[in-house]
Amino acid sequence: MDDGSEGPHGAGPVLPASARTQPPLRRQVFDHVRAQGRAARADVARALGISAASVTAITADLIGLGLLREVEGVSLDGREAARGRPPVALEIVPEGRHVIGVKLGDERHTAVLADFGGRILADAARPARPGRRPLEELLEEVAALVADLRSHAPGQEAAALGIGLPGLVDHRAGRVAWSPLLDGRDLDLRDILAARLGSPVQIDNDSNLLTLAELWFGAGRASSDFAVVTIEHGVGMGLVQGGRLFRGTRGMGLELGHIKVRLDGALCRCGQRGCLEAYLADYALAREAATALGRDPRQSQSPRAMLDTLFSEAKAGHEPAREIFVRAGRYLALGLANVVQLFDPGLVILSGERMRYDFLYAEEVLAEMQRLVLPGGRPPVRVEVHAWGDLVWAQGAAALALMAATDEVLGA
Amino acid sequence: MDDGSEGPHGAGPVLPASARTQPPLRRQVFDHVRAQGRAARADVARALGISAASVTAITADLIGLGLLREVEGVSLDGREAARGRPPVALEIVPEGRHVIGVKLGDERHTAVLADFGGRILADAARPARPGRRPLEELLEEVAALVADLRSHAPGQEAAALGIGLPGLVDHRAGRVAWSPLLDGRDLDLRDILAARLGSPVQIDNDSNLLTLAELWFGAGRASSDFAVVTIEHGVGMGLVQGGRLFRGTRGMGLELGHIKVRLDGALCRCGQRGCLEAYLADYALAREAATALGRDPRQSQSPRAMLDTLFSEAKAGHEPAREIFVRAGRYLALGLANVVQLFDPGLVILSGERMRYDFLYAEEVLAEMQRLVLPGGRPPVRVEVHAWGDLVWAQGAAALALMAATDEVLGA
DNA sequence: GAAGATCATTCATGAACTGAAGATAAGGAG
DNA sequence: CTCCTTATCTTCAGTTCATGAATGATCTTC
Repeated sequence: MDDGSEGPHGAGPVLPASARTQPPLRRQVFDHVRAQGRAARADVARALGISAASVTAITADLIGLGLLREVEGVSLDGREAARGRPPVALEIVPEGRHVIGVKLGDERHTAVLADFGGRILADAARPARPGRRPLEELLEEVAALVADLRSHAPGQEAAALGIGLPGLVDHRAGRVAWSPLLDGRDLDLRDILAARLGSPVQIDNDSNLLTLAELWFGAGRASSDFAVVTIEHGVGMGLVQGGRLFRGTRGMGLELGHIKVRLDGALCRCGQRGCLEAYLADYALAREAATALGRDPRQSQSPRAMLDTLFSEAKAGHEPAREIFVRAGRYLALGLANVVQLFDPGLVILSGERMRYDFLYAEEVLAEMQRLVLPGGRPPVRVEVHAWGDLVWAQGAAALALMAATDEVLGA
Repeated sequence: MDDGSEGPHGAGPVLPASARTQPPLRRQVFDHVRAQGRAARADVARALGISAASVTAITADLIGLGLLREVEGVSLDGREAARGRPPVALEIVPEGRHVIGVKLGDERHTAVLADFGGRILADAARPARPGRRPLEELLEEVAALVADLRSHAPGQEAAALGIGLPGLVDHRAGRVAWSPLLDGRDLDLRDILAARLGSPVQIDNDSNLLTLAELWFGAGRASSDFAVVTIEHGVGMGLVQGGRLFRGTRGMGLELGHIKVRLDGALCRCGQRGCLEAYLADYALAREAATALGRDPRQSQSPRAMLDTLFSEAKAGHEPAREIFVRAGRYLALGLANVVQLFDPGLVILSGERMRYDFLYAEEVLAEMQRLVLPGGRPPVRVEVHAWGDLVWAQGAAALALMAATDEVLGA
């Protein structure tokens, strides 16, 4: 440590340039109106702590640009019978820009077309095959999906595309370090896709997609600090802090599925032992199912079918089957407790498509999680289970694209 | 999830007001000069991306306020033989303000007096007894320590005090939820101390103190993203992201010592089982030492002496003793791997006073940690061991006070 | 219909920052 | 030594951005 014994020493953090700029007020006004859906000028002024005069000027500008518009004869909700001059609601001009969000998955790919206000206009889906494939093949699949979507809503050019996929994705660099869908490593997928599709592209990890979906369309409306945990093929998480998505300091991180919960523990598909995923994910349950159900492992069903069988057996009281879910539940409690211990979010959202195995989300699991957390004089963490549909992920991808498109129009 | 099927729906995060303001330029200039130790106006302009004209105006202002001054006849380093007009170095006027940083500990309390530039002018220490005590007693101890310091450097009024202590501390609220040094719970220690000492006070968790010390005086000079892990009585950590200290979303969090690394594992002093601390901290090693060394547990030495014995035995080749350190090392590797997996820092610093048991920091431990981390196409995380002295914690507390004092003079 | 309330606009003003031009202080070439 | 080049620093007028105060608009209430 510099003890200052000689020469000029310097003290205090060296902030990177990115931490020193704030979005221009025009951008803040626009974002606020979009976040609220509709807002009067006076609301904006109060919410952003700026003068009414500024709001008038800025909104006039945005209206002139065709990005905002006044809404006739609409009463803003959450307001008592007005006493004075009625407010004039403003809203985003939805046709200002359109964006496409794409989620690439193990079983299917989905996509949505959204307007500039974040409303979903159309969606599309294509079955996909699990496993890794050459880059070219995946590009074809994305192009076909986007073409489907464009045929549903003709004449809408997408100002930006957001694309999410499982694996290790560096959003900032636009690179996929590794994905269960892709052959190869360290692919510059963002630029390759942008060249192929002719639109700006943003890519991200699928857990971040789901978290963005919550931030833009779900829990984020009420809370600006929360964690999202998903359990599917793998175990993922995302974190929102102060209304912003937390990305690891090097653009990755939050690999909850691969935190170690036991020395020399169960084998994970990543090749290591003791990962949380190895006790919780689809394949982890499925490989125990054969033993528990006394099946011949050689003539195995698909993992999915196996799990369904296991689940119904457990429901019916089959003890070994039940035990599998109980243990998985305890590990889930442990993983959630670790998340709370480290990030201290006010709210934890359990989300994802596979909410069927509700053993995992039983009262006892959540109770055990609370027991595993130091009390610390704060209210216990809230836990919500969000069993959204398939399209949510693509909506999160659309949010990614919306951010990029808005950056482009109004500056970061 | 809002599917936008009716009415205005709204999309996008609702940012809290705190996320929307940036520090005024005067503050940025001041902070930059302090961070650099010395800097010419032209350097500041380049670094902050503002015009030279602004820097001249702002520095003239700050010089007028007595906060900055020009340094005569000093060549700035990192610059070749000058071609043009030589730059004029600026520096913080150290006498502008003085602050005191205090670290309260199990065995002793330490304190430093620092000038406004962050240079340490004096220090003081007092032995302390471990264990919890009434609030009044701790207040007395702090007051006595501060009095010692003031007597060393008379005539220096402290513009702010930073105080750190172990336990669950909510910096923002200024409240101590629980501390191993204090009877009771949920004490508004910040305000109580401020009233008692007659100066503004900031309080924080001691792990954050150490992290701040690194940020202000150590690793932060070169890196704006890193994690700090300490192993002492407990296991703590701190995180810096983009040059800013990460505090959990509710002001706590980062309780690395109490993440669970094993279901139904070893008993932790927090009363739960399977905490990382229960495999790594002083007391965890000490309680196995008695068994390993074949001592009668009833006539036990102090934990500290016990550990020293254990360590020398292990060094001498005593296998059970060695085994204790080996296992602790493996758990350390696991804990570090989890930190990397979740936060993805570019640099991990192992710090704290107890770096003696170097078994824990052996090559093998760090190698095992790297093995436990998903590769992910990024360079492996760097690990540094910083065996700073006792005063570092108090320096971190001084940094806390410096921030507060600077806020007060120049605005947040 | 007058009073009161709330929202929106206009306009002069002020603060913050900038660009351009010039002043200053060195080294280097002739 | 003089002049040119280079880089730092300063000056100053101008732009941009946001504000406060005054005004107008449009509703409810009495």
